Amino acid sequence: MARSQRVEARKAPLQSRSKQTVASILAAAAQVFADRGYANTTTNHIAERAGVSIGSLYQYFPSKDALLVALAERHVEQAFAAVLEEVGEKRQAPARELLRALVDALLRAHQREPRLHRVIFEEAHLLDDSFRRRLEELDDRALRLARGIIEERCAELAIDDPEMASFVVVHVLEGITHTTVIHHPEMMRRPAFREELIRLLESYLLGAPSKRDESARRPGR
Amino acid sequence: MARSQRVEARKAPLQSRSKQTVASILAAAAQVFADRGYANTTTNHIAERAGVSIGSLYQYFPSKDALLVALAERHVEQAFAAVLEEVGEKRQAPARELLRALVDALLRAHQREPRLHRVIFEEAHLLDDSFRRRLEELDDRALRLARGIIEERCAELAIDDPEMASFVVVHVLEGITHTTVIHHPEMMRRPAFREELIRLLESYLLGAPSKRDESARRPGR
DNA sequence: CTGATATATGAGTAAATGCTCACGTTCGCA
DNA sequence: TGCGAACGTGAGCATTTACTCATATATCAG
Repeated sequence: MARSQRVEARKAPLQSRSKQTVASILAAAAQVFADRGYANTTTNHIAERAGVSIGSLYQYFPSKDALLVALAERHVEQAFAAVLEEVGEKRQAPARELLRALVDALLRAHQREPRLHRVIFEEAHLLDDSFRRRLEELDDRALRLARGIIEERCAELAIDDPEMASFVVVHVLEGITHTTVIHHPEMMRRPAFREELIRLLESYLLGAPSKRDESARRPGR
Repeated sequence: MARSQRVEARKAPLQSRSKQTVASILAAAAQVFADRGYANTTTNHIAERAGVSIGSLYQYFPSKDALLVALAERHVEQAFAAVLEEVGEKRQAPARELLRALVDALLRAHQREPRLHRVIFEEAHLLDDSFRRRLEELDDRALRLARGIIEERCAELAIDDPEMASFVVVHVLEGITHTTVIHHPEMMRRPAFREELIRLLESYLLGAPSKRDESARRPGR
């Protein structure tokens, strides 16, 4: 009925022994969740795989939810940071290059732990509010970042509503990436897929199609 | 641990009395699932809302899953049929018109029962295999339909890989529609959103941007 | 009217599993 | 060497809830 409320760690590991325990538990949780899905995973199972007792597990993670939240937080934080860094580096680069870096970083981030990623987002709706709010916050930051970039470059873009355009760009990328990771993981590895996403956004944002080998015809701006 | 296996109706309603009972149960289930989410809904709750006893519910639906599957089947069947019909009607129309009809139909289909839609797709991964296979089958049909249309018109399109293009079109639409229904439902009602999706696909497929009022400048190809 | 069948009831049960807690062990430190 | 705190243990409890079944009532055919 009610979702479990406790999500913060109950106790912080101080000695190196317990740090190792916590690390084992997290690693085991990542494996078991990815292997069996959230519903089919029991906390006893995770403890067993980690080689610790169920009691130790509950000393550091007050609930089953907390385990997935901890993994999820780490996962999305890493992914977002990776994308931010790539985009930051190319912030001043030509639009095509920036776009390419963005798509690249996104696809790479989603390829790191695809099975865990799947579980996290399949169960995201039943994780605690604070995590859901964190996701929304990241979404907002992504939207503002996209909007900022689009506004900076509105002269060279075929866009007249930056708010709408950033919504479309962010959620098209997010949406197709999730769907593809979860339902067509083999597609993630195909370079042609990456190229096609870039082409999609290029033609939308720049207004000019970049049919193969035409990219030299009208370089930059 | 194990997912419940029984999903087919246990008994078919014969008399009109029981048909009414089944209808009440389905209506109540749709309401309660939409209101409280899957996990927070109990079968007793549904029976109560339907005004029937829990025993009656289990006479026609062998499990809680079966209820959501029944609703989900009806929902996706209706939505897919609606889109198919619209697209079928415009199959010979100009590409722009066809595209517009497609996006329109999709958005309309997703606006019918957005809260139920959300629950269905949040829980889809834990519904029984036969339903998941049904979803995959619909996905396949959508892909083949898109590919067929793209191949028919490849002369007027800026596409050289119809398989990849149909993948991108289908899953971009699916992805952003789901994300938007679930996380930004207010956006679904904004006409500008629909227009922007059409613009996105137009520039991708037709290669020519249709900035406002420029559509007459460079008609066709 | 009368048996047969379909339908309705809801208190109770069974099973699953997240989690506790009383007790044992190891570590840091003086 | 000893003490207190951190850490580890796992049998079993408490709770939740999907689901059953013995019993009662309604419908219908003949």
